[in-house]
Amino acid sequence: MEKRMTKRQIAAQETKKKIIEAARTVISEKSFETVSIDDIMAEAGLGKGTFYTHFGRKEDVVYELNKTDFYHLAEIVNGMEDKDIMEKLEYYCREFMKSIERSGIEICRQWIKNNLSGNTMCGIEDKDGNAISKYRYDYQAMHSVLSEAVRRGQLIADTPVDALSLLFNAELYGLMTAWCMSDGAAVGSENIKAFRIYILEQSIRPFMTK
Amino acid sequence: MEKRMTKRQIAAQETKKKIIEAARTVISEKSFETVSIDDIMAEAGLGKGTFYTHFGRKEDVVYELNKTDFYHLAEIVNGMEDKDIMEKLEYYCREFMKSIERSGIEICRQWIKNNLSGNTMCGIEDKDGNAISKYRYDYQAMHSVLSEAVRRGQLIADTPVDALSLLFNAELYGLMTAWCMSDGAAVGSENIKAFRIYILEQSIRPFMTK
Amino acid sequence: MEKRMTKRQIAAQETKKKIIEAARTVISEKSFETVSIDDIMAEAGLGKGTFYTHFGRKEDVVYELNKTDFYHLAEIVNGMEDKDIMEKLEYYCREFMKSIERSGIEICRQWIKNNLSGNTMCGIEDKDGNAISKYRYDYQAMHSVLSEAVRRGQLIADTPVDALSLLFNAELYGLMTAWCMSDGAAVGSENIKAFRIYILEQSIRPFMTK
Amino acid sequence: MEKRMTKRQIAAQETKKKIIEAARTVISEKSFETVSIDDIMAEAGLGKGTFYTHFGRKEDVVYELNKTDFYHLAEIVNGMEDKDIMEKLEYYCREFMKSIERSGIEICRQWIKNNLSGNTMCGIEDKDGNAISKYRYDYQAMHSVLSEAVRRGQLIADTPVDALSLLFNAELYGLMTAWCMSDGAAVGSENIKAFRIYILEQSIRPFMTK
DNA sequence: GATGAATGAGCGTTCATTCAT
DNA sequence: GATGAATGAACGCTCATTCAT
Repeated sequence: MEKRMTKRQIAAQETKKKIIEAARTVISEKSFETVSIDDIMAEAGLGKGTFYTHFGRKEDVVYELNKTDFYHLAEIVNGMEDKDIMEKLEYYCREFMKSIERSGIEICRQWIKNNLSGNTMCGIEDKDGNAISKYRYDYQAMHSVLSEAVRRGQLIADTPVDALSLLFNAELYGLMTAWCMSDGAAVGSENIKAFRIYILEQSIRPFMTK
Repeated sequence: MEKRMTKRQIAAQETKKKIIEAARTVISEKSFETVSIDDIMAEAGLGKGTFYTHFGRKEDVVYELNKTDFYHLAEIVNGMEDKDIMEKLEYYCREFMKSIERSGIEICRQWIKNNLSGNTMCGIEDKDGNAISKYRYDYQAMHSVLSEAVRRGQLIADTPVDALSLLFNAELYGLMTAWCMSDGAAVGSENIKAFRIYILEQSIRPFMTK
Repeated sequence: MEKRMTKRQIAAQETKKKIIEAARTVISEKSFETVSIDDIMAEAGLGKGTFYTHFGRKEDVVYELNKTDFYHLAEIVNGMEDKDIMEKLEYYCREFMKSIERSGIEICRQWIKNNLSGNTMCGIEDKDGNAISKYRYDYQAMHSVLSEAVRRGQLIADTPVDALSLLFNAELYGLMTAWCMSDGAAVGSENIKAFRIYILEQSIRPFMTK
Repeated sequence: MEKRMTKRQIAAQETKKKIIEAARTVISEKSFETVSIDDIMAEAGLGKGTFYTHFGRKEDVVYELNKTDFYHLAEIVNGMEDKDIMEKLEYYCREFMKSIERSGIEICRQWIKNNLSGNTMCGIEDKDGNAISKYRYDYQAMHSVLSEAVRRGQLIADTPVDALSLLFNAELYGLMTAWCMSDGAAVGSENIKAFRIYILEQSIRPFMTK
């Protein structure tokens, strides 16, 4: 259907994309509330009025904002046939922290600020087609890793998957927050090693089948 | 030093308190960005201009907001002669979460936002008289609880106090963040029980002297 | 001259008419100031830009707006060979009010608002080919009824036609305005009877030839 | 009560007046819709924001605009002990038109537009304390003049006061409307003379006691 | 110290108008 | 001739901040 687009429609779609990317940039640097349409459109190099050619209200751009690809870490981890649960969990946690650190401490701060309110949707839908928040997404990702391990017999059936998912995910969020609050001193990915040794291994061992 | 205050100064202090409490109320109901000085002062029953007698800028009231609620949890915990380390830790964590929840989810969000930058000082000084951030303060508080346990022989000398302090504190920060991001669904204080059973006990046991 | 139009020109003329009718519709519902080009062209089912193919500026459409057929009440009345002047006047006034009431109170309000400014032309030209306002048109209509009566000898030559035309027409305008302002309570057409008995007859009698 | 105003309150009241007068000026020159807050406040020599210190919305200034000019004409007329009914009526009508013309044609247009809907109250209450529309007020004023004349024996008891009040008042409204629609050509107050001679005298004479 | 009127920069939004297609 | 995306000036309105009282 995109094939039948006229040149003008393609150009318009391009313009819309430009606005979305500009919005992503400036909202990362500041925040939705403190960013103005002027800021977005100046970044996009377009006239202020053009925003309203593509969006009805300021808020509407946010919905589009996160419609981009998430790093499907959970899928990757669950696809690791030959690894045991400890390795999987450590890999997941390490990559989670790395991907955060890659984006830089300032973007991370913005990300936390923007997601602190639960009604900020991440652009991904759950199995029932409902929009979910990034927190919910991350919780479900961790949950799927543990559930998968139960399903594969790596963890016993009685493993408190809900509680552990929440706790492990919270630890990641906490390390991320600590990283920001310590101005980078408490490097998240470096603490993953300690997390594995002192927490992950101790907490998981009671539920391992072998 | 407060003894030598004139009546006028006392009245002014009273006014300032009134403003802080009004700010807490309205910011709890809305959010810092969407609340106006008008809103705060109307709630306080005071004139708009009075705000600027006590605060330089709108943001400054937030600083005071958090200052009020400080709780010398570590001191209380360290003063518990008859408790073992597990009880102390659980008590510390539970009270930490409770005090956060008491202030309300919106204040908590504000608090996180304001402290995400490491140069936000919490108004408390360390032993050397230097201003420290809340994150630093909380880390040191957790650290002092564990150190004290080592000193008293409740934990072995080789206990990785630094790493555990960071990890445990991060868990608390993560639960706090999860609380905000889930719009209150992931109640922090309720998860403290799971934290104790699945994480604290498993992580601490290897270092307990008996 | 319209005979030599190409198909394209005919289609364009059709488009222009469509715009004018759409403008009439939406301006009746709202008002010129509050109606946008978007509103007009959406009603017309045409693209926004097309407006400027046919009109230089927004205001230009108003000129065309009323270039449609008026109810030539005056001509009808003047064609009544067998009626006396009182009957003619009452007929004119009654039909005038009826035609207004037929369009509904809201349209009437819009009509007044739109014509309150004297530069709103009604689309009709006077004998010298000048565009005239609806007020001017109505005044001239009333004037022609009275003049005709003078010409036919129904009224004396010294009848103050100008003054009476203005006064009688003003009464009609006043009843119309009163109808709107009283939310329909002061029904115009019902008051025409009183107008005839208490005003028309008394005012005209001194000038009747018999 | 105005005596107990502080200097600041007086200054504020002065500012409000300045805004109202500036609004009157610029609205007279343009029209309410085409005049901006900027225009008004530039004319007033005040900051734009100050408008909102005194008025909630742009429209609110119009309410004050009309409020200022009210004229208890009926009371004055009814207090004229020594005048006959014709003189009273003419005086009433003439002053009515004059007071309208004093405010300017654009204000008059605004006034008509604003009162075209019957639920616009004029800020005056009737004898029972109910808010009434300007149309109702004017009708009652005319009614009281005629009733008073009946009461004093200047008019016979059978005088159709209701009908005449409505008709005379409508004539005034019609002259007012004609004034606006003719861009000031049909000067209301000048037509009052004709109104007296050709309409008032003829209509009233049958009901005069002598 | 308390006040609230005054302020102007800035907001989100509208819309007449232009112009490449 | 018809189109609709792009534009920017202008709008009504908000609000943190100032300051004379």
